[in-house]
Amino acid sequence: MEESRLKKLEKLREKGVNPYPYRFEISDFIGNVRSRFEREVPEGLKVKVRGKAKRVSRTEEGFMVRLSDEENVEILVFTREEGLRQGETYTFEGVLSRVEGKLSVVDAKLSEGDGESIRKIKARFDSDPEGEEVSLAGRLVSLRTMGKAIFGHIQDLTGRIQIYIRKDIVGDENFYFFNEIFDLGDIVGVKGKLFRTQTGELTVEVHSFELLSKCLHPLPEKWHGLKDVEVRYRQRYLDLIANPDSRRTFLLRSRLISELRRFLDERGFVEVETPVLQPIASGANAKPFITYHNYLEMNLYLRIAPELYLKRLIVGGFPRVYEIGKNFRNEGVDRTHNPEFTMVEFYVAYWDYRDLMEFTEELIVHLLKKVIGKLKINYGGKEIDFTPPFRRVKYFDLLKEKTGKDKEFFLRDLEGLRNLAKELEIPNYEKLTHAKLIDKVFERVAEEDLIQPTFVIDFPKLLSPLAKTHREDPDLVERFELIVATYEVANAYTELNDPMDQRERFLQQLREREMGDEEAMEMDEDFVRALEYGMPPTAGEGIGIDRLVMLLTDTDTIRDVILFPHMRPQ
RNA sequence: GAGCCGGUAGCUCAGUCGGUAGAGCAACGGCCUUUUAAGCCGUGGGUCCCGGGUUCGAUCCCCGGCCGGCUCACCA
Repeated sequence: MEESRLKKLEKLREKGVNPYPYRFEISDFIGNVRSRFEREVPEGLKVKVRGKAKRVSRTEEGFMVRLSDEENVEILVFTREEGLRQGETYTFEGVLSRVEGKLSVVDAKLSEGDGESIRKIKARFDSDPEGEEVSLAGRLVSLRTMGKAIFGHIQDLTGRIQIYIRKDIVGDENFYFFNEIFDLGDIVGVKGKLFRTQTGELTVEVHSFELLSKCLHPLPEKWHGLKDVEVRYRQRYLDLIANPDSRRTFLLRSRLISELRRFLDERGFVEVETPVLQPIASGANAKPFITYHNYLEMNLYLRIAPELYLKRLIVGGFPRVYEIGKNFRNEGVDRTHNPEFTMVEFYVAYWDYRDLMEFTEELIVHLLKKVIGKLKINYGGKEIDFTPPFRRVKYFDLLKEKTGKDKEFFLRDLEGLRNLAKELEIPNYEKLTHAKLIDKVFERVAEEDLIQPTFVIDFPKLLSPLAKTHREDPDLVERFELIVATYEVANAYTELNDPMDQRERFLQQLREREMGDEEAMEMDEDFVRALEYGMPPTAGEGIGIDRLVMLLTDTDTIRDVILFPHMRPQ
């Protein structure tokens, strides 16, 4: 903790001021207030402005110029033009846009001639608050004291707004108190009326203020934010305070999950909760976390998937169910894997996997429209187009295209397959089971260049112990995976509802396990019994939420979309 | 688990071919009533990740450890 801040805390207590008061009445969130006076700028609106560069500063990818015209109205200009000098007069052409709420010209290029009046441009999108009274609270994130006046910004999740404190308005004593006590990072409540400064920024002229919580540590640097990835993950609150991108990502994640719920709810799905602690970890191929129940004196497993429970509910007469929740897999951690991750699984009675493909397209289109408002996204420098229908390609067609070998080869010629794996330099190729070999070869040759949304359909039965045998080919199952940017985003199938077949598949999994596949599934007798009571024809799907959020936020690290990713203790 | 890279002020970073360290922001003191990466003058601030070794001397070189990142392995 910082000594000077602790001293301020002492001073407050001496004055009888509680640095941690109980409540403060806000009239609205900051972003809502701003949006009432700041209209959305249509995308791609070109403007031309001319004025004097009051300041030129370097940004991560170019320069930011504060441009002031003859009427002394300012606008921010973001440009890549080199060699700009303070005090010179320039004309810029660029796209009008809001940066941190402020009207700005982005992608600006030097130009000739007169521009439009900056005041008029601003008047089209920024309206006069007409002295509206507000009561706002937030974290103090900037502070500029100017003798008898103070400017600063307070910030909440929805945005930031400038505050203006004048000695002749709040009185000598209060003004002195503010100067003496407040630090960057404190939570502050202010009451006052809205106006616009000369440069046009919406600002609260403060009539009264209150300390709502003292911050005892200095905040990360205002310009560079918090970069240290370790601190960003360990102290996510600091990341959220300092980095607007991070706030945006997690807000988007929340909105995506809300919209997902809404989409499913509106279509008659019932949201349910099934056990996280399970006596048998099944429903996927993965190593589970093991825990111990003292009272029952038995091991329990953290679920690797909710699948078998959700299908029991289909048997129980719930025709459409879904669950959004964490799965846990006791495996490596890397850019695309976290030991706990979020999935939605949903099941629909009377549908097959073809119905689900269309449904998945609808669902994804819905989410994209609601969350980012468009169907084309940029991911890792590539444009990805989610306009349906998505490409559909059969598993073995894709393999044949890439390797020249057909289904018969992959399913019947184990030795040939092993040689192929060797040629592809697949690690441990000599130890892998037949099923694993197919899977690995597929991943190596096929998944790598699936960038645009693609349904890979009709998987080999060996790889899919819970999927229904394909109606046209007993070697296959009716299953698809949706691959986007090489990530497996969704996995779905027509559910296996024949109890005899299911039992046989579990037995096959046990044989795989004996052959050294630690991730092969366990037998779940009660699940088979449930099927014996009759499960209607059903289709089911799982979608990885984390990876979907990664795609929509153009991040390549799963830890950037999980609020508190797993870290070793310090 | 393996290889490579990193850990320096609260934050972002620089630096020392081995002689115990700097900048900007933040902090502290002063000036400034429309500033906005405010500005101007001045001041303080460090277990250079931890432990050991080599050395007259280690933040720097060597060894070990901790934490993190990337790649690979594992993991649909």
